[in-house]
Amino acid sequence: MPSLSETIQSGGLKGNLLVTQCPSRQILKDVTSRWGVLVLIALQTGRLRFAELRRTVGGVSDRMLSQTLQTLERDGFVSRTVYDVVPPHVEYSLTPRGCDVAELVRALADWIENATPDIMAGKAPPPTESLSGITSD
Amino acid sequence: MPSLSETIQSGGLKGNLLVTQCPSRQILKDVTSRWGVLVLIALQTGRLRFAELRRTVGGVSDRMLSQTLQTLERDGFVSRTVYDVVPPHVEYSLTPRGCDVAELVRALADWIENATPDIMAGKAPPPTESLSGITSD
DNA sequence: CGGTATCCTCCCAGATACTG
DNA sequence: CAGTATCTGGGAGGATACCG
Repeated sequence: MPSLSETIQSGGLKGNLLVTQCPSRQILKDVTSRWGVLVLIALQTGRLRFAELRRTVGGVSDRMLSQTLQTLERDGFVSRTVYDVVPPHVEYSLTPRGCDVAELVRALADWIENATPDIMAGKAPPPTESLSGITSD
Repeated sequence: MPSLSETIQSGGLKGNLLVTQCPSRQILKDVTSRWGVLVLIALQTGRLRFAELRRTVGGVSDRMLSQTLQTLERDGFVSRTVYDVVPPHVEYSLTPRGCDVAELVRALADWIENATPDIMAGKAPPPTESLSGITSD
């Protein structure tokens, strides 16, 4: 069997992420972070200011929003535009790269939102009917 | 403008996740968790035993793998099959629901793996824009 | 308004040890 | 082989205060 290192050498690998040292894991972490996902989705609607973003993404704190935005900006997903005016004005928007990844994140989020009712139903056995005597797990 | 509550009422919402109390956030968390993503991807290749899974997903500990599998099983993404034989034998596989979500996760992971070189290379490849009088960091 | 800095807390997750 | 139990450190993340 061609072991992992060989597989990697071959170039066509898809399992790189499964390797501990893979740098993609950090990007994955940034994108799938608690607030990263939600910020990407929020910014899909267009350019937003800091306060708008904070209001849009429910539950996020100033610190976490700032931190998340910095990370996403470093990764080239988000663009930060500062208008040098008396009342500070900053806008955040998705870069082309950000748009791409946001669509994939969005697809996942949409699927989950759609599936959540079913999933929750399964977790909390509804009083549907009698599973007499059957104990799964 | 229709505020958030109205948007939610309208039924066609896509921003439910942006609301703090949305139960989908928990599922999202389960799916996008550090090891959840990798386990889903690993199981796309087929049924795997505990030890195989541990070897496939680089860096995961027994505890984390077990915990992740339990969560994914509770959410109905993973199916656990126990063969009652002398040397214990347990196999994990994706449920239909798990296959669906795994494909989306995989799409995201693939995109990230592909984009990682660019991201790592220059943390600002596509110059966003330079508007006069605007200071973009 | 749009942040940063500091502090503090809690949970994630790793290491270790033990069990059926 | 396939886990679970326990302990513990570090990092995620909240609260507060302050600055341009």
